[in-house]
Amino acid sequence: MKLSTKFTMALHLMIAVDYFSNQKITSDFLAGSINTNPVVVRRLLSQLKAANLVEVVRGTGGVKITQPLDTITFLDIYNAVEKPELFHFHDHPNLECPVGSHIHELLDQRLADVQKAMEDKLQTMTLADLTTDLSHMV
Amino acid sequence: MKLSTKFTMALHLMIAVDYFSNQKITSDFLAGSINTNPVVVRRLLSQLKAANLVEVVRGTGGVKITQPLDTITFLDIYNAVEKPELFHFHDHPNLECPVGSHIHELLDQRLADVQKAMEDKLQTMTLADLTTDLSHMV
DNA sequence: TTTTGATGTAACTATTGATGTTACGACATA
DNA sequence: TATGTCGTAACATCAATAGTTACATCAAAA
Repeated sequence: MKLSTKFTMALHLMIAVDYFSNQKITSDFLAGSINTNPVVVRRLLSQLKAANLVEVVRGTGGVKITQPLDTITFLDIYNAVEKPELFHFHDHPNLECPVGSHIHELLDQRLADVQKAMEDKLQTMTLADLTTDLSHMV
Repeated sequence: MKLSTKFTMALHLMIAVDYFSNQKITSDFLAGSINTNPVVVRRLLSQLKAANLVEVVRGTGGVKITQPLDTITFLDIYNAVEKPELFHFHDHPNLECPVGSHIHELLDQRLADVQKAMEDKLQTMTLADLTTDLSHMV
């Protein structure tokens, strides 16, 4: 099973908000760039707002990024829109079985370490890296 | 969105196959340890078999691991049962938009690097690590 | 040869989460 | 007050997982 598209959509959103920061940015406008429904955008913005990454102006519309781009990492975006646990344990191992009764003890820390490796890598990448690259492309 | 439980179930399977290797191991027996349906086990074994990690004896039953435990990594198990791509890109970014038209160029390599970091970590862990730990627990 | 017990797999159901959509109240400004 | 926007509920749709039943196939023992 793959992760959801929320992470890449959220990254797309943030880049677009920065790129078009000289104009007023509405959820309709952003939906046009991602090619999705404005409500999907609003839900993502709502999560990014809860993570203190953006401010959304109610009523008149408009989105602003609240922190310097080089301090916003991929991990910040990821955590804002995805579940905290990457791996999904099967629910009811048989505790009567010597393997089933120790399976969590065997795996939990290792799975956490793998997730940590992914998170560490996500943390090395910032939105500033993207906007720098983009400025050389357009 | 979390990954599926197939990965942890597959790890559970492999450990159990090793732990009970002195007896004949059926999908019914393994299903009892994981607490799931035998068909779920057979489907997982089928994928592990396709990855050359186990042999399953048809007709009379029985499962054997085909390689030394210290050469079978978490990554081998992961690749046997999960999709090759971890991240899931949103389908149709607007190519008329300067952000939409460059979003893949901006993200593809970076997402691949993150996945690589996860895979590298998965590759440092082997089934032998688990059986060694388990032998100290029971 | 027949019986037994197992695998392989198709087909179906149920559940979950993501994604898309409509609708509408709340809000800020002109 | 009118307009355009956000926030969010409600619902529809879709895809994948996970579970289940059923049955053909197979290998070995009786």
